[in-house]
Amino acid sequence: MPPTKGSAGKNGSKDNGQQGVGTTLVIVESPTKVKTVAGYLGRGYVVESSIGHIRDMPNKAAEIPAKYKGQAWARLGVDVDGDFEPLYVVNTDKKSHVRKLKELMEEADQLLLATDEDREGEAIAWHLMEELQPRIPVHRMVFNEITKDAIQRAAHNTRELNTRLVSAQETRRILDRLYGYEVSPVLWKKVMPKLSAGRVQSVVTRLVVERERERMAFTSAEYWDLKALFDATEAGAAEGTGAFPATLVSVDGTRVAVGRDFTTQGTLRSDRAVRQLDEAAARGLAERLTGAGFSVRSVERKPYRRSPYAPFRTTTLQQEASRKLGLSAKQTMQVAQRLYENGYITYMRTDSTTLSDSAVNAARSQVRNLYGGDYLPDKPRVYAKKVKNAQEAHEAIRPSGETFRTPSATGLSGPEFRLYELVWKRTVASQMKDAVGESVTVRVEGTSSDGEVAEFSASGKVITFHGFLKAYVEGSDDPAADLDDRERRLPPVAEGDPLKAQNLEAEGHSTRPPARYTEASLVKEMEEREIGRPSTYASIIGTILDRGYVFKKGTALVPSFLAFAVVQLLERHFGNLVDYEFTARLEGVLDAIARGEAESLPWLRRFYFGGEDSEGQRETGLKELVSDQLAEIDPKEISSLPLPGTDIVLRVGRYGPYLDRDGVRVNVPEDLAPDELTKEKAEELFAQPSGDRELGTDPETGRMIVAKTGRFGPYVTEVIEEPEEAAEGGAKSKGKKAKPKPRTSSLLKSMSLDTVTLDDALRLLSLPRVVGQLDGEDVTAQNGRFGPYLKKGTDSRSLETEEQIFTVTLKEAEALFAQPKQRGRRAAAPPLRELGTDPESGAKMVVKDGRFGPYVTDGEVNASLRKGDEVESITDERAAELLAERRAKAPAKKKPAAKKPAAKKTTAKKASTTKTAAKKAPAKKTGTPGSSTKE
DNA sequence: CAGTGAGCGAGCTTCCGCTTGACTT
Repeated sequence: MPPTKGSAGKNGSKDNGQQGVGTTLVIVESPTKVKTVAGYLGRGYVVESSIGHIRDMPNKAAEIPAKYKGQAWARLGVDVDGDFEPLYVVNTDKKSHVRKLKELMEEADQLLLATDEDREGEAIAWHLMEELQPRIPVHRMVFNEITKDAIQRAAHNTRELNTRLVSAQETRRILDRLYGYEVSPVLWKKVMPKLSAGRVQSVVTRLVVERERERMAFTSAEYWDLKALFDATEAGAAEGTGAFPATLVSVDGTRVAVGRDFTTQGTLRSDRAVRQLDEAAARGLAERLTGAGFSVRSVERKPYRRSPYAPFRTTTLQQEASRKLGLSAKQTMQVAQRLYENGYITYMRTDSTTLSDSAVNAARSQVRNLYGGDYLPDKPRVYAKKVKNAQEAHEAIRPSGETFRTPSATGLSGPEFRLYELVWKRTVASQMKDAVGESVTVRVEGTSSDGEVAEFSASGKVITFHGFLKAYVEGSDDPAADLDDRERRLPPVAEGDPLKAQNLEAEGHSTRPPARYTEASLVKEMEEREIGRPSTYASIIGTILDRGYVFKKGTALVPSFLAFAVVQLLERHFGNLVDYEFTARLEGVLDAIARGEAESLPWLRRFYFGGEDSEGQRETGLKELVSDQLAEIDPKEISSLPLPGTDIVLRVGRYGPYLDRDGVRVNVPEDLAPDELTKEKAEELFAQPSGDRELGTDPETGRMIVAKTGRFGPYVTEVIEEPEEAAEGGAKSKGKKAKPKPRTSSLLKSMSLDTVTLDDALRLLSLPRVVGQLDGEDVTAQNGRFGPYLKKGTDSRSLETEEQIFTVTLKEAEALFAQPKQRGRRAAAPPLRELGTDPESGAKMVVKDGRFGPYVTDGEVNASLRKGDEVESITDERAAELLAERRAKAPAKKKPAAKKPAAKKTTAKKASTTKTAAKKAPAKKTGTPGSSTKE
């Protein structure tokens, strides 16, 4: 416990005296810290939080300030041609909060930025400076522990902002934006709209896909062994240890093959001198050993010792909550958040396993009280930091306070109770003694009726002192390993003791492919590979689930075929970006920037525009990859996954995955795991009835008429049999007679797939109907993309109703063609609202309703209303603004003279950009020498 | 993934990391 001096009130006034100022505004990152910190600082301090970041690049077009809208880089939010200057806007949900901070600052004489001491925290502090523009003294306040002493010390030992750390954060942010906002559109164009790519999510998706690929490439091997149950010895029976099981390990001195002796291809590893038993061999041996005498050949004892696990950090908490409580990463974080907010546990987004001194004391006193002094190590246990790039801005996750509440004393219930209990147990256990005991391996030998010497092995474990296991046993992803901490007693036997086999059985096993990731194991993998941060592990998994890259099957994460296509595209065309080392290398660069040993700009330039890497190799920049090289990405090839050993190709279409064999296509169920798509499964899918509804045969042609669902909705078509006799009658019909195209027709709106009749279908298939002749040309009636219409040569007229296709007379048709084409269109709807005149064009503005919703027009330019704009309430100013934006966006294609002021604005802007660019280039002295064009 | 015949206001999707409410169900 830190020493405290004086009362809080006194301290407050003393501080004021020392500082010589009135009020100090302290801004921390999290609102939950405000009260505590304020309490420790006392009077003279006002404490408020930033609630995380307050500014960022614009998320979407609506957030881009109008004055940047016309810029080519506005979409990115980074001026890539202007030294990667980012454009920052206050997040929409933070506007009112920033206003509040500004007001508080007006009242203050000093500002202390007390955000977390890590890369992001330093950046938040810098953004606060930029946004608040303080004219009062500003200092950076940092603390790692929320205790009175630490807080008060921090308030008096401030430092200045570390701009290098800020630069490292900004580099990270810009890279992520460029990656995400440049590569995602490639996926929209080549695979499907609304998909996404990013430094973290794409690599994580690739991990899941690669695991599935391993499973698909895996071939299982079968192997057998024997399981024997040996009778209890007399001594064992007296002690209460019954019969014990043992497994066959060798025959005539040659080890029997087990799972790890096999390759992923199901063959024995060449370097193993083992014998693989098949079923017949195992059963035969079991028979020949029945009734044989056995004896103990050796007893080997080894000391056993196990140390407790480190206190929880975000990933380990998520893993254990998943294994033991069945909570998803997201659920765990939600429950933990509630526990944190209500003061039960410390902060839950951390990569540190460190406990504060007071927490260690609390844990130790609880060990003493609950388990006794025997369980308490002499010295507190210290856990080394496990994560390489841990930023250590927080403590480990533990019960809060200077004395821990036992779970039953909290009054919690449900998942809150169970998660708190988990945290509490783990924290207390981390300060307990090792578990110690003894492990025993007994070898038993017997000779078969054929003289084969079979050796069995049994192992047991006796724990003589439970230590931390009294409080906590970690869960496991592998159920077999779960037993590791459990005891298994063997009867007391000695070398040479005779034993009798009660039972002998042959057991078959097969090797299994690597397991799929679960949320817990994926989070673990992400942490080990340094991909993502504690605050994002759960949301990244949420993203790949949302995008349809991954779906859940029980707790397993299964990649979709879509994920295979996307990963395939990224691997082939953006290989560097999905390299597992990419993020780790980035971290190295960012650290160097933070230490002042590297610069951000050259690095970003090479990433985006390309350049030479450290070995002088030309590296293609991201910009070129997503523009000039875009045409090299063949969407068909990217979405194709050949099924090995067949001529079947799986393709990822806009409507989901399907199989294609020489143009014959069949849907693949969305929830079919890729590793289940075997050759057999594919054949089964092809053989499945297509779900078409047979309506009957056409009396004229004898062909079956079917109703199906297609790309454009329900339709009917005729089935044309393969010309089977083509081969026999080859001489007559030339063999290769082309199969005639089947007639098709969409159902009318009044029909449905379930109720359509053969008559309906025949009527539809008889289209187009020849209505008669006009001007020497056939007039036909039919249904089309835009509804029913009449056609005469190249001229056409729309019909009012679908029924008219069958009823319209030549006379009516003649009348329609006599009228101009526009007649068929609806008369222009009256404006929804009339507005004032547009200051630029001088024309009257009106709001109209269009295909894409309401829009404003001055007769020349049209602009859709945006989210937040209402037809009823939109003002003339807003309407004019929308029109101006629209003009700025699409450079006039037919009316250059029509927009004088706009033109002036654009040229002025352009001139200024070029000027700064020209000014900067020579000053940098980098681009000038022609060194980059080295061959 | 079936196949045809106009001319029309498109605009938006997307990244990673910090943090909580304010919403709805």
